[in-house]
Amino acid sequence: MAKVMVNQEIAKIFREIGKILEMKEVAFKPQAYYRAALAIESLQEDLLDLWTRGGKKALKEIPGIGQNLAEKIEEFLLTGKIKEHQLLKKSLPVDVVGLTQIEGVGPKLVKRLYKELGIRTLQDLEQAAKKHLIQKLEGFGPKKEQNILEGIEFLKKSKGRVLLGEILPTVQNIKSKLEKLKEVQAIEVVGSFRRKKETVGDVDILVVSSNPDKVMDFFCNMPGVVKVWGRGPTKASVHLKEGFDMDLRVVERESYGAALQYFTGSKEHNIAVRKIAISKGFKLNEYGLFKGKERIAGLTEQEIYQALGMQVPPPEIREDQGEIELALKGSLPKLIEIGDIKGDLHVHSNWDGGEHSIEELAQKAQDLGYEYLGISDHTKFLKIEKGLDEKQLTAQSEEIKKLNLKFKSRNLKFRILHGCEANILKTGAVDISDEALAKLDYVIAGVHSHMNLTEKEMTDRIIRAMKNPNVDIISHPTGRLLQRRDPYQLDFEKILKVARDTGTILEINSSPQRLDLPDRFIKLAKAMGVKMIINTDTHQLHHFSYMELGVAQARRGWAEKKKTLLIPSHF
DNA sequence: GCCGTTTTCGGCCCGACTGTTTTCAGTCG
Repeated sequence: MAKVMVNQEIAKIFREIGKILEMKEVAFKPQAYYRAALAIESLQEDLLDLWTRGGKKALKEIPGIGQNLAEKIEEFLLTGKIKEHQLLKKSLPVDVVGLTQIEGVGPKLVKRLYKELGIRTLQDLEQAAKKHLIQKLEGFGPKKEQNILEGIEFLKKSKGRVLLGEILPTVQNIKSKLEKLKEVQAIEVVGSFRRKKETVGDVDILVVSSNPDKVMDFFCNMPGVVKVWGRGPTKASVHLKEGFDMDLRVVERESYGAALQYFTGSKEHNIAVRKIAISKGFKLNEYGLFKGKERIAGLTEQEIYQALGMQVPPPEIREDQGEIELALKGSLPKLIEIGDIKGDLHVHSNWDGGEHSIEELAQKAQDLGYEYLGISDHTKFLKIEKGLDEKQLTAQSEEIKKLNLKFKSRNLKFRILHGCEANILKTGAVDISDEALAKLDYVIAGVHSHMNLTEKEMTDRIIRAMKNPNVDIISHPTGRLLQRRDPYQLDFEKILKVARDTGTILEINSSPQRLDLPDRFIKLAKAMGVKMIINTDTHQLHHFSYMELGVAQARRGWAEKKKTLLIPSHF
């Protein structure tokens, strides 16, 4: 992980340079810097490695990096800084990245605030706004000042993004309410929500309506709306009590597909698609695909991509990370779907202090149409979770046997598998005897302690666990907790190589706070032929529904049912 | 600053909304 940090640092600097250049009203360069920052962030390889291997020439192979930026990267790798960046910062010593996080504040505004009021930081701005200094500036007014204050509050409270899993129920609820209005002919949630990113900035809803005004009224007055940011004839924007923003857009029927395509994004995907449109003599916007003034597609997404000679990429992979080229060739992968899932192997019962009996969990699994359920309670090291020892595992095994006999006598095509989630101790040993593990149907092992080891220690620790012949699956492999904890320091490529060689399966943990593996690691694992499995880590019955998030996560990592994922069935 | 089956120069995605104006710049997605 430490390795990738260099890439993030350089990306951050490029982004800041872009912002400062925007403040200076330099044309086009900012976009070039932003594009380079994005490319560097999504790079699989460490820039230092790349440069060591191939020098500036290799750096220039990265799309968006030319002579000039390659030199700047080289300068950073050699000296730890970029001179031009420091000069720019000196000329405008302002926290432009922080300030522009506020809704409605961009680089131009930051520049004026600095020149006229000496504002450099978020704190400066908050104080100035509270003293009503902002509204006295020419071209500003009380509303702008109020919006800035509210924007700062929101920023403090939410840190910008919310977890997909946390807002999912609210969004689905609002969607179904809107759907029921007779004025609504079509509706879809778009943006990063439709692409199923693990965190979402704000939620965009798209609607076709016979009476936009009525729908806007309903939307802006829904219970749960605490602030209306703005409302026009085709767009309204509100802040919800759950702590995130929601935008509603109304479009004409004949533009619905174009709007779907446009507002689903990502921005990078759209830019690439629009360039294809231009190269074929079309113009693409949110209203349709046009040849001159004639609209030749727009009713459906399918129609638009088809007119461009492309397959429709699933929303989850619209990131301009290779899907464009494959869609043009007609060879997009067939991604895993929720219907492919036959069971769940990471589920905790009341044996380790969870909420539900094995029988209750089995019933729920059958209701979901699963063919199997794996019980994987914690083992003894995790005393706080009432981890099971060898003796308790044997007793649990008896109970599971009884239940399975019952299912068999009823001719059910369903079976409980007996596993556990053992702890990988600091040394890499697991906390329960090999004899006990060998008796189980399968074994998950995971790190639940000593998370701050060095990269080498942590990598060696997990590798040792993977080499244990009883260990089948590694749970939540990077250990990240979204918005709370960074991944462990890990040499992940090394982990992947050992996983491939030992046949160890890596878990895609569906828990909303984890979604671990991250998408780019899923893609990497797929490329290396490492097996993965999607589990929910269920502790309560409703957690089973997290499978939807796990599948979405897998799809964003391009996982296919065949080749990449382990989907056991018919035991 | 990048990039090239129109180009090594001259383009670079494009439209809506807000706040303040009274025709528009800035911001956003």
